[in-house]
Amino acid sequence: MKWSQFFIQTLREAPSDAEVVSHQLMVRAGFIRKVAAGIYNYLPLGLRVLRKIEDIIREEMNAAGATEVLLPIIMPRELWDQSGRWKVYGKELLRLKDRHERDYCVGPTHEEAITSLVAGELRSYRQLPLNLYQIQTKFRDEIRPRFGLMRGREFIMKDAYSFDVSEEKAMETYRQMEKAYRRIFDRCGLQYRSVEALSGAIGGNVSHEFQVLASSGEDEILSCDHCDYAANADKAQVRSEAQGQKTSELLVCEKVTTPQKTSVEEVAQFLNLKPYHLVKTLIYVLEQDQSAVAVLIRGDHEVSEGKLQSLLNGATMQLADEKTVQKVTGGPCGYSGPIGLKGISLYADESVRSMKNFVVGANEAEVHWVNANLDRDFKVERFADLRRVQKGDSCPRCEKGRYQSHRGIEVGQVFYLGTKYSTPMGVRFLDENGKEKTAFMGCYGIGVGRTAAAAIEQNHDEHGIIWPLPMAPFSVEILSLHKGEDEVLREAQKIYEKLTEKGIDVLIDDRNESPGVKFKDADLIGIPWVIIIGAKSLARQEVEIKERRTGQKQTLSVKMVVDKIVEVLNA
RNA sequence: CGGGGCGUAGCGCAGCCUGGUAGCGCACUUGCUUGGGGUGCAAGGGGUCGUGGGUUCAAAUCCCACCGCUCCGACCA
Repeated sequence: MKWSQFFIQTLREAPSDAEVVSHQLMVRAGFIRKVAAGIYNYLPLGLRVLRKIEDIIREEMNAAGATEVLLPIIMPRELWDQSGRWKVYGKELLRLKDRHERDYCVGPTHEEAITSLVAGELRSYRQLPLNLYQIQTKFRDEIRPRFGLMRGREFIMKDAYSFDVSEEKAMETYRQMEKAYRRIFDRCGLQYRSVEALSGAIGGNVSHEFQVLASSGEDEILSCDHCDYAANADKAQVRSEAQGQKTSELLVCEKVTTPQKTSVEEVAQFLNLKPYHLVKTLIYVLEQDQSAVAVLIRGDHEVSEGKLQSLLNGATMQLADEKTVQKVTGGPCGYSGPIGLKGISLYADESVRSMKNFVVGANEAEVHWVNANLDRDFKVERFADLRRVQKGDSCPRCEKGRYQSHRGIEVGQVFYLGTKYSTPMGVRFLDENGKEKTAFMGCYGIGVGRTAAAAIEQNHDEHGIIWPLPMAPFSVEILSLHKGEDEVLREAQKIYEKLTEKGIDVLIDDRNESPGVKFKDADLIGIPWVIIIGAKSLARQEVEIKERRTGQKQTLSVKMVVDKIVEVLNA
């Protein structure tokens, strides 16, 4: 490709709204341009990167036995009513009406569409296993889109959906997909970790995320420093350590005045106790029907909203505001407690189960109960692991390990779904005994644009992007340092043609620009290998090749350069 | 949703406080110049000053409303 024909617009300065390097560099180097918050144009260079990533994904998905389809962007409400997610999904689901006032949504994910398609066609176990995928534009109306392609509203995603005859077979497929994902990200040349994860609004109970390690990552991932357990901080399991019981005897529960003491710290200090003698009561409001739930957790712990979401079957929720707290508990913020709470579900973290004689709010201003006890004073509807683990906490899987914290960019996630969608949407078939069965599903996503962004976060320097070869828009850039129509340009074009004939993606900078401009732009757009052709060296029948990543240059004879490039690209 | 900031040429910004009809750098056009790390010089083109309303002889500038963008926060009771 000739630069002069390719529509590459580079910028000296990054737009002021670009915060993270991948965003700044993608804009500066002319890969993307913003259209609206979280919505971008992909320019030719950007598109080529997306296509490279997509090609790798296609090859590995096909190799793993999946088949490509293309599902609609816009879907009718009925589809989402069948799965129940029209109500559950929340504001991220962009809803719209057609001219007949019928409800539609823009697909944030396609379980409904695929399940409905397969439900209509599946008759026999002979048609299984089935694994269908697509690479499609999705839309999620994020609260706060930012970081360019890393958290856009419109984005390109590869999503795959598998159907199997049994849970065992489905788990086999799941593991196979997990392997395919490893191959994909290995091939992309990224440093990543596969970590255990929650399934959020998608549902299901087994899930792994593929996290590209980068300090700018939005997710916290915790890994054991001793064994190979690693998980998203939202999901990371807890090793229970009972503490805080001075005595097992149940003491008399009584009210105490705690003037102006609303935080755990303040109350603990005031009562001369440790934070772990307290139990916090958090009121959450479900987005779907605005109903409230109360969550109990030990004073020194924090709630994992991800774990809570799993407990609530994927429903999205938010911490209640002051007004709601007042309405639900009868008392102001800071004094909520489980005793006497009526009309709402009461959940508690496992660590509360073993606590005795603890402190809780009394649902009235400036009053707490001391020596509160489970069952005697109030009843918990359900105990669950609801605590957010922190760096330094003990690993639940091995004896010695402690959690280390890293930042990660989630580029892919695999889910085992079971029959969550196949049951309500009627994905059934007859087994070899003629008995009707429901298919077991899995689903598997990869953010294509986000993978590109993550690659830049991990591979750049002060001059620009350093693309890993497999996803680079071009493998080689030829810098022709010519003046006008001279011998340098002609020689550069010859080399360009030879490389192109060999099927190599080559970009030739044939502009009438000064050398400095070309060097700067080459570093910015980050093509892995650069061939530099100038008048002086050409007079000696020599050219230079330079590796973007290391900056190392070597001088070669004009005759050898094509072979050398082929060699380094295959290395 | 709450709070802050911003909205002036394609991009980055100044001008606003103290009203008098818009400027700088980059980019772009033309000419010359230069030619291995964003060459230099000169001459140009380009702006409903986010939108609407108000105050005023006069508004980018002051006031009000709205819209958009952006950052932070989103409550641990």
